[in-house]
Amino acid sequence: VEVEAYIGEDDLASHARFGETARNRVMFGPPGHAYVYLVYGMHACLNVVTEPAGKPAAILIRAIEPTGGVALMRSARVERAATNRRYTGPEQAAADQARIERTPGPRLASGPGLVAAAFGLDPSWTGRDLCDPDGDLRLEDGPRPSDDEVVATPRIGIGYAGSPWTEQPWRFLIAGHPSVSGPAASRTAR
DNA sequence: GCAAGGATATCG
DNA sequence: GATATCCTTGCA
Repeated sequence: VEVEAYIGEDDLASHARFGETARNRVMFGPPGHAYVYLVYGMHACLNVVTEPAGKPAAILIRAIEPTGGVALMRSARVERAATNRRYTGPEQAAADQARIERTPGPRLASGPGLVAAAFGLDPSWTGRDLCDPDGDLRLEDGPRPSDDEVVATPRIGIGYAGSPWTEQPWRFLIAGHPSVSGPAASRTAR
């Protein structure tokens, strides 16, 4: 329900801006493969490579609507919280678990780090073929939102890129959808 | 409003 | 080999 586009080496917001490196290599390969990287030391982000080999481009999956497996996502969130957080004590772990158990189903993967956490993904998933119908993680056809439901905004967290990249309206989301990222007030705007 | 956390890219 | 930075989250 929410994605961002990162288009080519010229896009100074993209990991491809430094050219091909060990981390971003998969972006330079064929489309339909996963690129999962770590940000801020603890959050994984899932991207899908989108352009033919040689042109590094990908979309970042910023939020998904859970349509099944909600209990699994919840337990994966608890597990990820436990590995990411440095606990001051067991009561901290219990608090995290309680918070996640209170989280409404539609909000379980309502942010890029949360998508990876809910699916149990980490950077080792990089390179997976998301078009393999037998794969553990795969893209499938689904209902397509009508164009008038979709809003475009600038991308999040890329201030370092500078103009014009910070202004490009390359974040796309379903306006007002309960599963998109951000606080409630910002989610209803359109 | 900001700390946590570790990999990464870029310097010395 | 050291360090500033990062496509974030959840707390104070």
